[in-house]
Amino acid sequence: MSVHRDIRSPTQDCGECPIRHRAVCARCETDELAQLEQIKYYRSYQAGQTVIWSGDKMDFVASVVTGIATLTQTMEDGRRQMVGLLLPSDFVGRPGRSAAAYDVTATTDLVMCCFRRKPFEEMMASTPHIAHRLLEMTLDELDAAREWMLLLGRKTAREKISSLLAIIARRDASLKEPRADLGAITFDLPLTREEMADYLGLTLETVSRQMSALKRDGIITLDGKRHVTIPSVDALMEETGDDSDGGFLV
Amino acid sequence: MSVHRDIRSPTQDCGECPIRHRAVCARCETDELAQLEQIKYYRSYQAGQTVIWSGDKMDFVASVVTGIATLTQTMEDGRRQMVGLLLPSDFVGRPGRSAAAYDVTATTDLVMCCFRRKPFEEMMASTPHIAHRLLEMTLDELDAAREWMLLLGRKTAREKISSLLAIIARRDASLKEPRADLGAITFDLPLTREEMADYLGLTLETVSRQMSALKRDGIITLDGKRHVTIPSVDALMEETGDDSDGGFLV
DNA sequence: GATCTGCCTTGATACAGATCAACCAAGGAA
DNA sequence: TTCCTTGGTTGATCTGTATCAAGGCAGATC
Repeated sequence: MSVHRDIRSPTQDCGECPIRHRAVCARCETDELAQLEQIKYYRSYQAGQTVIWSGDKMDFVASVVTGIATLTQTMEDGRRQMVGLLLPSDFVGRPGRSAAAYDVTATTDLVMCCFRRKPFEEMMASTPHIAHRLLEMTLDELDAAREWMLLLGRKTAREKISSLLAIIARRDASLKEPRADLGAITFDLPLTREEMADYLGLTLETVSRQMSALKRDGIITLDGKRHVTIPSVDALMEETGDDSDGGFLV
Repeated sequence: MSVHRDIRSPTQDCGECPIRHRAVCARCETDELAQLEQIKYYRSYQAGQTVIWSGDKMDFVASVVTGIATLTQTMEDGRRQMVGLLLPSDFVGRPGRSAAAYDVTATTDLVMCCFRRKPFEEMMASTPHIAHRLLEMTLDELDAAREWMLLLGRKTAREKISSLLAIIARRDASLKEPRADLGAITFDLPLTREEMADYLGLTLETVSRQMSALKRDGIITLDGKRHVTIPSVDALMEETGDDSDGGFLV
């Protein structure tokens, strides 16, 4: 139990768990919640499978254990906007609300754990550090959403693509050992061109064109369609339009 | 104290306080927090005055008592995107974080109350219903941010303007007595054309043109530049691109 | 091996909204 | 009164991205 105590400490690794992500080790947290006997069941989804349909009851709380899910809003005429990425340790659900406004879909193979609703609410009251952590996570997501609003409202297509690549690269890099040498970074895109387009408020053609342009300009290298190498992180960051001093590894 | 107990009940009026907004009466909440001796001081700002500069320390928690503040992100070359509206009872601040990524500016004359940081955190732990309410508010803001992401990414200029007018009208209507007859609604725009543009990811010229177009088409009536009348809420909702069955008064 | 299907690329063209620029109206100061 | 400022409107033109359309490639299926 002791390794789980410091659940809020940033990028902490318990030393036993292979998953390490963002502010907390997801498995540790899940384990702790399981020990508190709050987890009702685990459930697996295949890539592409729908977790929640828009309009479904949302009377539950669940958390991503492994894999990636996306959160999408759709307009009547079919225009779609992705509004969130759910990564390991992220929560979905809104007990007390009757309906969801968006679809949740598995992008990769996905494992989620579902909580017992009533005990969860009691736990919220009785276990302050969990309640506090939920608030912190929600505030983080709000900050991320606000950064996306800037991207969606004011950035050019090239800046949007660069920003997305930078974000994925950063997340990917944070999973590996932090290295002094950030010369080159390589990763696989977890999204199709269409999903990227939905994320960025573009069409898939524009995404494809801008990826080609970045390749032509030497900002990225493509091996196949999904495998991306960034020879110079600095050069990529130049393209994002963001303040340059932001620092790549947070 | 008893009137403040049910602090989470939706759109509850304490019967003594002239301000009624969203899920809770802001003054009541502020009063309760004051009784808990958590409020450090109140402070007034004039319209246009900056509350927090981007990059300032954010080591505090504050809440809007009266007036409206905006939350804005700015890029190096001056492109600006509004990412939030702070209304009475909304909170800002993120104790534990060193710097803010955005400007907070008073749009109208503004009164805020600042909390004692340390006791606030203790209160978070010791007063579950306040912690829970903070989480609910943050989740509401996240939902609102996600709706804006759809607007910014996928809506046309006309749909953006209509959506903004609908949102302001809805908020304004919720401040008055709920009425069966929603035939016509009248209100004053709290934003300049430029602020509207920053909110919607447009230029002020496009905002002006689309306002003129909506006027020409009889969707709205303008008296001066700011005073708006909506003869038919249904007709306006048709223009927003949103699902029509959403219901105007939530 | 042939065909199919999902995902991606590239080209030609259209158009919504940005940009540049002139002007207007109201309010305040001199 | 006149000048000046602030916020808003409208017109002409430009341009970035959408749209429409035609392939291409790799893995799956027969």
